Amino acid sequence: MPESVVLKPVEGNFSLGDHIYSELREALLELDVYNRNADLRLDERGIAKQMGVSRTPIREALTRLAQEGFVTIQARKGIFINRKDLPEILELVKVWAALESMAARLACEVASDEAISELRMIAAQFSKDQAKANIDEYSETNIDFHGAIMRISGCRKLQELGEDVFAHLVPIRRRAMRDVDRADRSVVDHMNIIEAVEGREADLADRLVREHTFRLHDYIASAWKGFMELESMAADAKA
Amino acid sequence: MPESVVLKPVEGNFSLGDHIYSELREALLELDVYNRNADLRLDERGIAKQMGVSRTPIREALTRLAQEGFVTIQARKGIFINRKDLPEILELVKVWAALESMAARLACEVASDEAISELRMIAAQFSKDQAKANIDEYSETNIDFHGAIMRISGCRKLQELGEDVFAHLVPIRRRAMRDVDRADRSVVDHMNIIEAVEGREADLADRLVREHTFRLHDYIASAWKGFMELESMAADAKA
DNA sequence: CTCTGGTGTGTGGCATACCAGATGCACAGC
DNA sequence: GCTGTGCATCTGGTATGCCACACACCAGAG
Repeated sequence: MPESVVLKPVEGNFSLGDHIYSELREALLELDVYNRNADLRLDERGIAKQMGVSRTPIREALTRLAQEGFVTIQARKGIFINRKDLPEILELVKVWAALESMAARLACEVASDEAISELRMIAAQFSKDQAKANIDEYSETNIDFHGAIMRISGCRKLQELGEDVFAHLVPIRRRAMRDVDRADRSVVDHMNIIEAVEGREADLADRLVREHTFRLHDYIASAWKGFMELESMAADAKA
Repeated sequence: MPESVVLKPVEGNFSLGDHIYSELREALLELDVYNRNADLRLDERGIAKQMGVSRTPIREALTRLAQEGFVTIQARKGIFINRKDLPEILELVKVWAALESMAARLACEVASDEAISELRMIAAQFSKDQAKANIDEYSETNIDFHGAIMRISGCRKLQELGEDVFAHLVPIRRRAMRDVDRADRSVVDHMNIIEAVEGREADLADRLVREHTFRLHDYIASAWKGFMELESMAADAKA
């Protein structure tokens, strides 16, 4: 074989099931589940026809989504998108706090100086005022920051589980981040966390991350009703 | 309808898929994956014939098991039981530590006095010496203890995730628990944890649980090679 | 003997047909 | 008008058959 011709190996997973899974998953996250007008029902046959495939791969994807808790499959009744209530969401935030605070702790022990400086670069993109002004952009940076902590912890399972939990919080987060007043507090928190990690102060980093996440927890708890009312109004406006 | 006749509603999930899922899952946990003689391959058609059903529900169950990380499905190649390596197992233990230490923290805040006294009852079943003598029974009690902490944290997600993580550690735990020298340390740890929870000292309980779990972590790390050699010898003896 | 291409068999992926429980509605009986 | 019975229909669950790819094996060319 001539060495000049180098072909990249074909990507492994081309199965329809996999593709439909990620497609549906993304669609579900995009969908505003908490909009009371949203259609919470999924139709296997409908999706199959719409995507031009048979029910089989659709069912495979839905089975996986059901196991992840995004939908509930009821035999001979229907498939319904799960709309999480406040207590459940608060639990997810607690789990997230558990995972990320452990990640911060581990990061203090194992992260390289380069990795930590990367953290600082991410957080340095926004000052308090800039974060307020560009709340949407800051939101992205915020995600990156938390993702970075998970990553530099060096613990893949922690990272994966964190992402899974986070996925369920995406629709909530979309709302919580609108509150500009929380942005500056967030910037300060992040800076403190970075310094703790830089100083390899595991206990401190653990605590700061936990408290930071619990601030989100308490905020959601207090603002929840507002979220719902907002949605109702939006729904009414549409109708 | 006469009120005297009260019939309990029929249990919801009778699908073959669900049944096969739990059946297979249990079988996988029972199976000693780290026995190098163990057959790591699963055959859809074989299982189907063996259980007297078609491939469809088998495939559904396997899909779920694959998502949980118990097996890997490779298109047109086969379905293989995942044999986790040391780093992966240590990561799982870290995740477990994260979840359970958070559970202990929450327990300090929300657990009723009755719930906590239940904790003490579980732990009181064995003294140091008794634990050593009846290592297998103590192992069960040990599981109960950790399960109880998760439960009285009042956070279902934490509990569910913890159980999932724990499931992957079952085969490992079977080995780690054989070490009687660890039993008395475990008994002491548990007592300290209980006292911290009773005293509602969240930070302390958090730390004690974390350190307790990390002792398991370090023990596995150091004893891993021994585990494997033990298995090899057992395998040789069989052959 | 070595290498190459063909071929048979095994395996998971997918499409399809059918099943039975769930549901909603119309209509008969009161 | 109200009730409840029966039927048409919808929905997820299961069985089956075929397909394409992976792989081991074999035969023939060199």
